[in-house]
Amino acid sequence: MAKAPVLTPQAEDFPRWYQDVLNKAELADNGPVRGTMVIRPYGYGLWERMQAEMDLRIKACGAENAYFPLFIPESYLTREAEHVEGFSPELAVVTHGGGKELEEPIVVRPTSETVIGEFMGKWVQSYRDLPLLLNSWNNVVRWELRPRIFLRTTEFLWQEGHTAHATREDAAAYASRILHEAYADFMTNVLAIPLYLGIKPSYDRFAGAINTLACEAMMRDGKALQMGTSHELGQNFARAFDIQYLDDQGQQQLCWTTSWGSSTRMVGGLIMCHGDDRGLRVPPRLAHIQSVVLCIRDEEGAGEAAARINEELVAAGVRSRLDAQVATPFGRRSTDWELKGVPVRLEVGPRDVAEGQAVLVRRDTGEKQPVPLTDVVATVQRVLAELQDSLLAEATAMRDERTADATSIDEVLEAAATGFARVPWSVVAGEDAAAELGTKAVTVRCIQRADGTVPADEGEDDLYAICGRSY
RNA sequence: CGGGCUGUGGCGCAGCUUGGUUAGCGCGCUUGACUGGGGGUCAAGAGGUCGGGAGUUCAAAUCUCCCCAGCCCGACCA
Repeated sequence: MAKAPVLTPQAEDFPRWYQDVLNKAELADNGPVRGTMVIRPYGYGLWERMQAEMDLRIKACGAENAYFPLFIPESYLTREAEHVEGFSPELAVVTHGGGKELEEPIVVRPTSETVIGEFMGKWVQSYRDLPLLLNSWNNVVRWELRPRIFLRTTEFLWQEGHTAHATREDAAAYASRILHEAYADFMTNVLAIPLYLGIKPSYDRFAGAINTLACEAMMRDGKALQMGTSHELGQNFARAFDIQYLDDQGQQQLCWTTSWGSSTRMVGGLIMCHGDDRGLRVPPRLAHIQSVVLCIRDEEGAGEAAARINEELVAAGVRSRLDAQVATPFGRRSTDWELKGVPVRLEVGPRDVAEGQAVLVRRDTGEKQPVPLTDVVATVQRVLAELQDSLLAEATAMRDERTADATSIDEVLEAAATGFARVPWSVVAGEDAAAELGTKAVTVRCIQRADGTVPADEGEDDLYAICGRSY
């Protein structure tokens, strides 16, 4: 019985391969409107876990969840000049409501700085109200020219955080705290995706920001994906929305605000970073199904043994599921679970029951090992922990191997053809250099210090730019 | 908006260059039997305005013209 090749994640086929994983692993379909997306239950399970883990970290940073409207008066957007300019080409605008043309068009939020700014202005009166730390899980619409499922959909699901602070230093520290303690921690330790952290070049900031911090990850084809951003908005939005406070000297002061976001794009990043030619590989800490107990045939006590093993795993806190669909051939079921990336599979058949064991299969390596029935729970827990670490180690090794040091624009272009280039910032600073890199679709992904930490601004000495092609 | 490409059963494709009986293949689907430790096997079936329109011809999936839709690359971007 020959095994058919399932997927081939080679560079030139990468978009196709990505789409195949999405389809075959039952993650998402394209929506009815171009650029929209339907997330299937399995894909949503992954997203829910991402949301839960991210939400924990955001709350640990002190922010609280709130809810704001989908509709924004067009006039709000126009209050911050750079913000409108940046977003107006991609707005969806509602011109009619209740069967009548509206006096003022309403935009569907592309992001919520403006509405939230409006309410922060009402809520903040005194220095005692600061910092005001808000987060919102919602969906936003940006009419992008080239949508791509999970990575850049017209409508997308994300969290956006918005905070107001008394001083520039507080705001900057908080934007950085979110980048490190929420985003980088989650992406590195849960998604097992290693990151380059840094600031964006000034010409590539969020519309209306005075500084943009970013997490950049490398996908298996060597291209970059921006996994999350955190912005210092200075006093731009505070001025536009009158977010002021009375300080302890009785003086009116303008607040300093931040905003930060991460989206369902992370699901795309997960696929493109950890996927292999058998489908998705989900890191155990993320997986909503960490192990599946696959009953091969319901004979000679195998069905009962499989159910019992599953119960033991669940009781021990493992997110485990029983697959007793014995009417479906074994090969089909094992392949399906592999496509979906379930980290550990336990095969239980009559032969195993006779020998008092189960066969444990690791998704990352495909390695199979017999495990005594008495030892299943402990072994699964150990393997899950190992697998989490080895996915991160593998992704980190790939990224490092494909990140080359460069000293000139030519060297950057050469390195970026297959991965990233790390080059002194002075070599690629400025828009002229950016234009030259752009001829080969290469961009500065982020700017960091020599030791990889995040600089305060691009004027510091001894900075390096991470350059690459991106999604 | 530029540059390329593709439209053929539910899905993926071949056939088109060089027009020729009844348009094929894989997957999926239906029924039955056998199976079952890696997308099983065998048998029997269902399923098609060949994107649309016009033209050339004895004859068009195939050639010509027009239209429509979608995809990819670039510009925009979480």
